[in-house]
Amino acid sequence: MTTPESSIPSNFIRDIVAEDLKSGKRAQVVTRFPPEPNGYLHIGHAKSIGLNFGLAIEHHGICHLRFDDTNPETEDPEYVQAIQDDVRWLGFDWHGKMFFASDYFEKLYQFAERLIQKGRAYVDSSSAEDIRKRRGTLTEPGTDSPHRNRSIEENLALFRRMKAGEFADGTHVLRAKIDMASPNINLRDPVFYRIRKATHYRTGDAWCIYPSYDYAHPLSDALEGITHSICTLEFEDHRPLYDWVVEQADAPHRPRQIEFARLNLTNTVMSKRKLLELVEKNLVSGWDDPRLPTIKGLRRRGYTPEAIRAFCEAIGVAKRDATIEMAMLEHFIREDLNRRAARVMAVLRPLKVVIDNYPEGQVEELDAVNNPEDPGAGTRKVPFSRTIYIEQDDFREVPPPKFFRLSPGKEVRLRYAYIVKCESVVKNERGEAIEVRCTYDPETKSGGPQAGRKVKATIHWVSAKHALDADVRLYEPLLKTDLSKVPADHDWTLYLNPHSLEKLTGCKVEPGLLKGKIGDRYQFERQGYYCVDPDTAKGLLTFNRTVPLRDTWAKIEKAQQEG
RNA sequence: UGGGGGAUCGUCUAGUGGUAGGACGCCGGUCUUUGGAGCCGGCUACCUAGGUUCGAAUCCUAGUCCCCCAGCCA
Repeated sequence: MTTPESSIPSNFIRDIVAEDLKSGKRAQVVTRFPPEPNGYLHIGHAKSIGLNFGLAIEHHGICHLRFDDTNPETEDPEYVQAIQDDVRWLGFDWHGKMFFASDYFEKLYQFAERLIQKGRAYVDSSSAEDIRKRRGTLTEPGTDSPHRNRSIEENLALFRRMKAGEFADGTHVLRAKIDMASPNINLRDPVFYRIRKATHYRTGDAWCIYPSYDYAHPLSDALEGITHSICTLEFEDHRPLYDWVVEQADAPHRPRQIEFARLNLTNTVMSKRKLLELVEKNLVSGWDDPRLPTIKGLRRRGYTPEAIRAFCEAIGVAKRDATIEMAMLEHFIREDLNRRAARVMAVLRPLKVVIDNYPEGQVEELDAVNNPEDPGAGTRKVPFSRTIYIEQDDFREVPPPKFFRLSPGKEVRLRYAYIVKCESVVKNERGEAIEVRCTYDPETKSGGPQAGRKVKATIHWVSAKHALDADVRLYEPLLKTDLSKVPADHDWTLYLNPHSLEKLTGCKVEPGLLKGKIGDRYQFERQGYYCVDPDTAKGLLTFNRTVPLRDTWAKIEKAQQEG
């Protein structure tokens, strides 16, 4: 599946980049994907990764992977590793250009001294509380700090002592000297350095002062020669500050910041805070819980990188806030898996069927097509015998209108096998069907003389004595509502869908699945796409439902119920 | 309220003065040994009100609504 570059829809950022190249403003394209290693990547990041790496690929440039690790208190090497894995799994290559903001700490420090020397930064010894009070409000200007006019010498001395570890956390900060009355709050002398006597996962205890995002990010970009620094909308009013930092620090290079709208999906959560909350409160099984929109979750769920990339291209890039329907994501995984997933028969909720006129003890090996979309995938043998399992849903003692499957006196085709007719139903004391008695027509075997006889439905089945037991996990949306409609003071976890995970046991699958390896993806015919879960290693074949097949009957049934 | 952004089918997204297009979704048909896939057809969209113009989603004016910003987080 190679999508020609030209078929990817254009967007305003691609246009800007192309124009910068055409006008000669830029000689090449250097972008970057700058995650903070304090959480796992999710599909929203995939959109950004696709954009940044895609731009680089399109123009034969390069996209750096840079860890924005300027906050020692939240970052962890576990995340650094996971992020690299995910970016690679998505199919992107940073060609050795992996960087860390923490590697720039010394240079960043030198730039800060320069700022002080130029009179553009000062040490403020106010408390965090006082700084907040003097910042003003959205409608009122802030007021100058009493330390704002310290001499350059005093600032430099103080800053050096901050660095030397002479002061306690929170006692001093380095601030830009811009304009406390600016209508843009980000320009009211933003904090560039704070004291944090914390051990950084990479620099250890070498530093006790750490740069803030607003200071470190533009300079990291400049240091790396980034041409287009792409970020999300909430940084739009940081752009004047970004430009200020690059200019005042006399940085060797001027990147251009461009903002786009982040991805939102219906019925799920995308914020790091909420994802972390789900994991920490054990509301999900971990970062790779298949219900999560994390890359690791989607991967375990059975999503392919190709489908995720195709989705990210299809949704486009713009500046308006947007929430994409989950159905869109599901479309792309179905489209991909339809082409590549091998078909197998699996009965999730088994109902025993005995074919009375089929010889006891006889077993036939029937030919089954592995993938009708891919003739090269070949065929396989599937065992058939007198006792089989079919899906409970495929039998109704009292069939509703338009129900074409098995019911007393009616015929259906067993896929790749025979046409069978329901003769009687065996029920338990509660009146539930526990077994169905059928007869078969030997002439109707696939490939046989009456194979062409038309019946209204074909259902899947597995031979009882050959079937393998399996667990199957079905997933539904994580959330019942869209959180945008939930008041901020409500506990959002109350809106979690209690049925987001359904575990089925005692499922019966065809014997060929014994060779299924963890991660293998299949289409369970007539049902959906499933993949082998890592828990299979514990001894029992376990599947995750990636996405169900589109189901016309379910719609008919729903419509009938709604009258 | 100050500042920064944004409003086009149900949901995304094109279009930048000349027939409002595409994708998802939905509805119908066709085909089918997957009620899958495919194929064919259809679906009350330019935030509002004025204005400029032969002609406006695009330009102008005035509104309305939505999002972001008052961390020593990113």
